[in-house]
Amino acid sequence: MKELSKAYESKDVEAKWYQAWMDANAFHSDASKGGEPYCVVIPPPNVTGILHVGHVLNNTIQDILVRWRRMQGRNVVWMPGTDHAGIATQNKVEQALKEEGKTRDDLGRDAFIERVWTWREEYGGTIINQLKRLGASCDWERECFTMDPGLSAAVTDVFVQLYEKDLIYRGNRIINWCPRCQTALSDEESKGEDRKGHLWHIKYPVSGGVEGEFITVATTRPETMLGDVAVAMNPADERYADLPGKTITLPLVGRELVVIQDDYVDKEFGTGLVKVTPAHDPNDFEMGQRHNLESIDVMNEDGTMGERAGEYAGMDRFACRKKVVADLEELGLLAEIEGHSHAVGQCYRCKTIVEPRLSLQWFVRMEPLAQPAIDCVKDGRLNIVPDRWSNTYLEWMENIRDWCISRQIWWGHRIPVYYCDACDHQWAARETASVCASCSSADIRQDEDVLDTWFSSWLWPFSTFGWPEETDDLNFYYPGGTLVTGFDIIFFWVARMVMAGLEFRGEVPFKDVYIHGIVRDDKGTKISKQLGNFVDPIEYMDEYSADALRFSLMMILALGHDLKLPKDQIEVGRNFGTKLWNAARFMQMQDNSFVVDIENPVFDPALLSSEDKSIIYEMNQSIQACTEHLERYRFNDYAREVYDLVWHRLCDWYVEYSKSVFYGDDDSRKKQVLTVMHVVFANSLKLLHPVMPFITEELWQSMGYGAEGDFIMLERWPESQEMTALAAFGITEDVLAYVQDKHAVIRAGRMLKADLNIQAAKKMAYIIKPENEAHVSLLSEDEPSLMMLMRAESIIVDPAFSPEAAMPSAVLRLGTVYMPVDGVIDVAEELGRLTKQLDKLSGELKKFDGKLSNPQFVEKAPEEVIAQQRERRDEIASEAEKVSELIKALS
RNA sequence: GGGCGAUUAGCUCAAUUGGCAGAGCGCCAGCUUUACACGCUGGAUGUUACAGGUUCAAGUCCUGUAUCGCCCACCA
Repeated sequence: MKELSKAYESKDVEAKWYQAWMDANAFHSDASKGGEPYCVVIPPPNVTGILHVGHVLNNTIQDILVRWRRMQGRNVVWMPGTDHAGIATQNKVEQALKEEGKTRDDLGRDAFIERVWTWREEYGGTIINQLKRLGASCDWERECFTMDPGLSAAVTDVFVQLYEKDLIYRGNRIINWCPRCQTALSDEESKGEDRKGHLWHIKYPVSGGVEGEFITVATTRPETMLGDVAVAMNPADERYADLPGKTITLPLVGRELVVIQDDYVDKEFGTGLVKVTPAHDPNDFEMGQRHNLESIDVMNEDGTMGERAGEYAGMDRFACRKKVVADLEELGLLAEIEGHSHAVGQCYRCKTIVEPRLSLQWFVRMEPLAQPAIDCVKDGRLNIVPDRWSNTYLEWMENIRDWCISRQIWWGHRIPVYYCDACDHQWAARETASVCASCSSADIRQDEDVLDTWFSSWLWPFSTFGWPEETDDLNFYYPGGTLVTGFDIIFFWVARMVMAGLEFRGEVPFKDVYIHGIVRDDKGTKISKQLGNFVDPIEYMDEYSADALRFSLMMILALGHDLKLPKDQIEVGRNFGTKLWNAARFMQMQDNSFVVDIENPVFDPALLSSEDKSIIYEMNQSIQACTEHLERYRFNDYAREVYDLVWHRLCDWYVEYSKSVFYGDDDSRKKQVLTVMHVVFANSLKLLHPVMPFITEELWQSMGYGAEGDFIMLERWPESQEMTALAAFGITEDVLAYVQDKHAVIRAGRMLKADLNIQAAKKMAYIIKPENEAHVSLLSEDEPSLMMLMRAESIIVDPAFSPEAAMPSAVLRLGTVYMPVDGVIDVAEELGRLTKQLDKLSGELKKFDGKLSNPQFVEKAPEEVIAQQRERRDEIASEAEKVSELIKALS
């Protein structure tokens, strides 16, 4: 046994054990060892990222699952890695360049990409090191990066496969365009945010009609009118029956607009007329397709107005909006300005307002991929926890839209499509092409765009194991066990991984998806750097320890809910660590050379006291409960269970009880109690290891529970035993009931002192009148521990004691414990207290009597409920009777 | 507009199948008890958001209302 210092120094200890685990290769997984696989793939953090509390939550959960399953003997792999995060990373590097006064164009494509790689070498390891600080037991030998050659090959392979199946196509569509990042975004990457805006009603002159005739259209984006090509009406709208055939003049531009009739137009909304701008609105684009209209793009890639905007060319889009409105007003063509609140798309990377814009992009046809992904949730092959997220998932799948996968940036997987300028051939290829696949001309060029970052992430569960090669790892570990993630990336990532898994592996990528909430600050606001409420978890780990942070988070992690993390919550974990530490020190102080074989402890039924039996039983119950809670992803219940076992059952009761043995002189009992305590403590450490890996390892080693060089992290998870097995040690329902009773007696004794304002330390005489005859001799035998725990001067166990006769020199608590207090008590005060107690009891009794005399209750309630209620009623009645007799005796 | 979640002690949250409403923090009183004051012992605190309903029995199930939060959506 290694003697423990007085205080626990978490920082050194945590670093020491992490290094020791790494040195021993303890996180490494090996498919060839067989067994039952359990695979978790990390949601790869952005390579640019730094650790925030959300990562801590996410990775603590994964680490708990992984460590627990590993202890259960599963062949566990936790696959780590980072994501190249196309737009985010490119933005970061461009930012750095900007400080040097350069742009990416100054460098050119190749040099820029080179620069990003250099940047990644320098800063890319930050978050990985932070995860290690947290204790994540990933198999770091396998660490992947989405731009690794292997993973890139998987991306290309998937692209080519889908291309050849015609599930990938290139087309002109309205997409979300970020003018700042200057790239297309997928629908998911444009986050709608309600903004207070305006609805401008604009008068368009009708030519060929009466002089001064106008129609009115409404728009939230007046600048797009510069690209109008038509006005649309509902064919059934009689108000405008004579409009078709007439031409309309577009103000400011002078272009003639045709009138089209389309069912899309809602007669009831606005004026019933819609301006049609096919190049800048998805619905208008659809109408444009149906009616063969030209699309006039009036904007540039950077959000300024383009040359087709005529005199407005070069203006910023929002400046142009103001100018257009002002110009219209001057012409008297502004009919009305209405306040209007509507969702405006924002770039999820930089919050810039995105511009719906006609653009030539690559898309994945999603519908064929979605159906199997719907089926697997409906038939239970994929289990989403908590289940309500299934609805969100299915809703999205069932209304799926094609995925825009091309990005106009440089950092990422370049689209493996080639164009031949000689023969116009277009093809996709796995290998970099140098000549045309059709005419062998060397006059070819590769598509300039790169793929959406998520196009590599959706392959993560199998690309990381070497796919498209059929590796042993892949065959053994796929499909994974649990995917742990926040709800914010269900669409981005989870849904798409399921689709890819089913499409390319024919199997779901994981069996369970555990969706956790997000961490908010103490005001309930989502934590983010932009909001300035970012707290650095590393600071928390430095101040309180990684274990404390992990444990505290789990204590408040209700299934699938958001959680708030105030600073004093973390103290709960820190305090718990200290409690553990001191419990260990207590044992060492009794005997610092005592070694127990934890797996095969010597329990002699003849030597075990009822307290010993009770704590063994409670440990056993906790083992079962913890296992069940983890199986059901009830992390807060799991954490609370160990907390209660260690703090309240082991420390508050058993350790306090043990002092009556240790301070005595029965050596065989001392040995037995110390054995029990070590066994309970060691098993508690095991139960706790998944959530508090460091301190449990330190204590496990210091206490000498394992053989030299053995880690608790590789120990076997404890298994609970049936009651019948426990009976071999004399652990029976009767014993457990007795200990409950005994503890009630002790509490009653303490309450007596507190109520009578007697100092807790003052030793008093007690009389115990057991209700249960069988407990008379047991209580007598337990006198030493009762004396200690009640701080008694003397204890008399007397089933025949008559409190009524002894009054007014004795008082009672809970009907069983009496204290002779000759001349000490204030009779009036005691009477008042007893009367109050009686009132409360009679009130309760009335409630129970009412219930029990209700014929419908007696008729319809299940028997065990009635019996239970009746028992409870009788308890209250007998207590009330005793109290009332005492009142009589006192008065 | 559609959907989801929340509303329980001063605060943060539990409560399995409907069956005695709990914990931590905070608060109050006491304690240098030979593991721990990051501790020990005891205590106070509830119209379970509101209004109905179902039931012998509702925090829990149903209907509606309010407030807050989130997600989705092409009403210009």
